[in-house]
Amino acid sequence: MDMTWFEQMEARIPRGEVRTRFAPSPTGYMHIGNLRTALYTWLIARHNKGKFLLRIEDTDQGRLVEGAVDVIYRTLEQCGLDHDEGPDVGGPVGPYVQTERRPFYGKYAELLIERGHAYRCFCEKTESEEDSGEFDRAADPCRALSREEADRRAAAGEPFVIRQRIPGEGTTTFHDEIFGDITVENSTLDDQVLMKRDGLPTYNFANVIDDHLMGITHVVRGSEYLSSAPKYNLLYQGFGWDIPKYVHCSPVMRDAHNKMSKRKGDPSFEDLIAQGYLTEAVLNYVALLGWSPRGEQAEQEIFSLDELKEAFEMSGISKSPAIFDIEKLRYFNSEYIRRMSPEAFAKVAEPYIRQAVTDQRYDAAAIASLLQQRTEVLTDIPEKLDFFDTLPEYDSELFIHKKSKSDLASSKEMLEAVIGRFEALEAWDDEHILDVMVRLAEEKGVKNAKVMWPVRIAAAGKAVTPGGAVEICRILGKDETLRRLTIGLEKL
RNA sequence: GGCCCGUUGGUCAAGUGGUUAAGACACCGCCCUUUCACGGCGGUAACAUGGGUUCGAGUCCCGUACGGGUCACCA
Repeated sequence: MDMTWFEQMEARIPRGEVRTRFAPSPTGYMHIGNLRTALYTWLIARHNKGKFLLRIEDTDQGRLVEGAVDVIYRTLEQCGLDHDEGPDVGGPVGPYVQTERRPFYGKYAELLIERGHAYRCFCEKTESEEDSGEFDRAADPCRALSREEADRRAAAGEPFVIRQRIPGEGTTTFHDEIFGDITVENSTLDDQVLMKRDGLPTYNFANVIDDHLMGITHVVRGSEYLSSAPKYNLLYQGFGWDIPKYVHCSPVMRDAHNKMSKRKGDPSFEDLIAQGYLTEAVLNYVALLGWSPRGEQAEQEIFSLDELKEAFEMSGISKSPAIFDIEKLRYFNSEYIRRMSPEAFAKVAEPYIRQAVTDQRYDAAAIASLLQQRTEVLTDIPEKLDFFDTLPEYDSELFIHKKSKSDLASSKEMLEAVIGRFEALEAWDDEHILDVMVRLAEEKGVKNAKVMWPVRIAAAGKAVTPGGAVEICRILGKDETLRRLTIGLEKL
């Protein structure tokens, strides 16, 4: 029972399994880039039958957003990215909220000082070394201070930060799963601050401590951290800890020069959902933005989350940035819509249908079945259906259509005939409605289109409709159809 | 500016020394058709650039250009 505190911390760490973590800052929404990182991180864990943890990085107290953590929970759940450990579900290496881990960091910083890999620096905040272009590490007098001297000044209450002591010479090499081995001169690395004057750790330090103490085996993050990776390595080495595998992902771009950015009006995940995209489609598209399957599946594009879990290899992650293409997302979305069961589609489409079709006589499920093959994004639905509630004003010009060989005279003739036969019709279903028109065409010796074109125009009052004359008449019902055909006839 | 990284059609991308350089989106054309779609068929379009190495280079090496990242007591 005389384990040191450090030994106890080590003893909690699970070994022998892949462990990854998603560590977002609660900003109140989910960036597409973040979502992709979360997805890749989750996939690495699941592909390797490992654990996926959620850690909240909330050290930026100034920017606390109400309910922001809930957005993270909700989004992950909605996407099916379940976590094994986290603030809400607990786990062996908690706490999982960074502000609650505050006491840990100072102890490890002290440990690092003892080992000679860090030192106290009493200098005032460095203001403008960017002018010099190159900082001069040797110029920092605190780096050369003796331990005794530094301890004495600290004890005397002099404020200080703790800096990492980077070796003056030599090189540091680290390995990244995507980029391979990268070597840098130690002389190009700065003695970065580990503990701030206020006693809080910097992000870079907290990450190393937390990732180690949580047993993270694969550190997945954006490529903006690539250049600080050597310093991370030196830190791990300074502690004598195993170095995790690094997986640096290139950013998701809005164009060739800029990252996706909420500020510049690019959509977040929840924006896309609000714009009528399906969660699964977004996830599928985002997975392929910067990753591609190898071998057998090199040509597969549609992946369920389970299939991704199976197919996901880190080696397929791309080194270069990828531009987010909303057109291709639309394609994925339409593909997912078409693959849904009619019932499932009717369910997601109904709210959008009812935005345009408030008349309850018209069956939403019937309308949905017309829509399913021609909808790319759910928000496109209402405008396609505007003619149901009220017949639009339209010009008789609409009856003229070359391909159907329709003109004003023929339309008049067809409508007159159809109205009479529809009135006599007992059953009002596709079969009978179609039969009337096909037979009429036969009798007149004309193509079906010549009959159907004016019927559809009169029924809908617009040239482009979801579904043809038969379906539209059926859904409108006999009375309404006859009323509209009569109005059409009066225009001729 | 120093350091690091990247560069295959408009976009996502396959490709790991020998291919007619895949596939998808978008675009164009044709077919199908009761409009629009769906679907089918076909088409336009790419290895940033200059040098090497090699019998042979998109693939390996060096330079150049262009782009990105980083150089905070922010994350």
